[in-house]
Amino acid sequence: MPGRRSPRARAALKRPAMCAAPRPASTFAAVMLQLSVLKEQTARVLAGLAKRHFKTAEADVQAVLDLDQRRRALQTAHDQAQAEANELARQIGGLMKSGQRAEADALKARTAELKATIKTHADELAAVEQQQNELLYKIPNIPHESVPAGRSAQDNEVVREGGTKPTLGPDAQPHWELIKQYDIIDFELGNKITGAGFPVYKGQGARLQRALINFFLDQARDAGYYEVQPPVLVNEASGYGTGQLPDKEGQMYHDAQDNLYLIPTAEVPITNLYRDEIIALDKLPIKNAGYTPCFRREAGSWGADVRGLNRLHQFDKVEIVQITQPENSYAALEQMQAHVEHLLQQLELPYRILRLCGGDMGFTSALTYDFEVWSAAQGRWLEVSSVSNFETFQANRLKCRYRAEGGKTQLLHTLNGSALALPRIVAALLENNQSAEGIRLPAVLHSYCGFGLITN
RNA sequence: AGAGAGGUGGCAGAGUGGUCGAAUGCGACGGAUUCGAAAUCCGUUAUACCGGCAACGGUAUCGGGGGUUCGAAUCCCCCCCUCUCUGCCA
Repeated sequence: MPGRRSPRARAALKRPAMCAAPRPASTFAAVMLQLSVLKEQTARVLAGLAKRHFKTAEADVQAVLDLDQRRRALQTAHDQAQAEANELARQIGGLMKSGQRAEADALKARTAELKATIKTHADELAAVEQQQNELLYKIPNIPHESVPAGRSAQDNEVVREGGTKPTLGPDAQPHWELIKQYDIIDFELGNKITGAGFPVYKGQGARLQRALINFFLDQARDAGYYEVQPPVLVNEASGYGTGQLPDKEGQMYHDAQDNLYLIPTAEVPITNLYRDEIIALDKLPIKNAGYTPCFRREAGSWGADVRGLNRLHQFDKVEIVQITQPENSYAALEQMQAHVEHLLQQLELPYRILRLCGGDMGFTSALTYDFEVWSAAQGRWLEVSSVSNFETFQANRLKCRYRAEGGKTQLLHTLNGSALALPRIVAALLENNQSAEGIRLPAVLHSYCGFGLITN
């Protein structure tokens, strides 16, 4: 669920602190490829941005194109001056060797001039590139043609519904009551040792967590995903790589002392595994899965709807990531969608799959499927997974490439999805399966848990 | 955390101011040889940007940033990382 919907939150584009780990110069290179799309498919880009209701699209795109022209002119001038300076240096070297001091000094006058020109050009170039980058960082990914043209969550397209909603008795409880009744998840304790949004899982609750993680990881492995266990703290470069920085700086917990960020999703470390790599064709597609805790500050998003497990600062999630050649990425997306759907079916949860509309999609995504499960006692759908194809949007920043036929390097497509995020799954399992005897767990979990019924 | 050593192309490893994008070896790729293979021999083998239809040319990159110099992989400063020893520790 990276780059989730936050059309407003991204407004303020912050420069990173220049001290510790300045944004690598390589991002400039990455930006060029994005430019090629802007230049060659301007109409498609504008149409896509319109679908997203990106208001300043025309002006921004035009500004980028204008800056690009200036940039290229400057680059050419700069390179030429540099070439001349290099040539002079060679000549001076030759003269010095043969003892022709006076002649050498005469040439030095010209090099001084060139140096000034080069400096001017370099400064201007850096300024233009920065302006260009700031604009490009503001421009979201271009939606896939199948993305519906809506404005808000109401306009998302329901792709499919599955499972059957249970009929609960009159004394049915929401999960925040059930967890107290069975004493399996304790918010008060978490509150004491950390704060709100950091619950403590206890007894059967803790075992259920571990069971779900194992179940999800095993399912991923069976589907051909290679398991990795990445760090949960990442550096600044990784934050830029997957697009959490600079837009969502405030959403991540930040350790200022070491300038590291607690991951909001395993997408960040896992996808960054392939940053700055040229991946051999026979290694593709890359399919990785990993379990990590995830940390989100969720600043400003607390309200009546976020009771209990609906929104936490720390939660567990198994993430699946694929990196594919461009022509295969939408097939991979469908495959991932099917994988997540199969998980929900095995958990016997009523679910629906949404194709997010242009206005509701995350910044970095080209096409996103959201998965929601029915939380019977709350009477609402809860998002438990978000499966997205980012096309080259992340690969561009990551410099994640492969060598195409003919030897040219090309950007790969990156995809990821939750498979699955635990808390809301747990909420639905508790609410939907409550009974007088206790909470009946789906059969597939029994062996993982070591029990099939949560009781007092 | 303290002391020392070091970061060079896919890997190993030279290079301490002047055609060095970088010797050499390995690996990989193409070719020759072979019935085929091994061995051997010849050649190719980084990335990005700019210009060009292309061939090709130019520029930059030797951990990152800044400085000295006509000229820096080589000298100076700052930062990051790795290794060894000592300390601490799950």
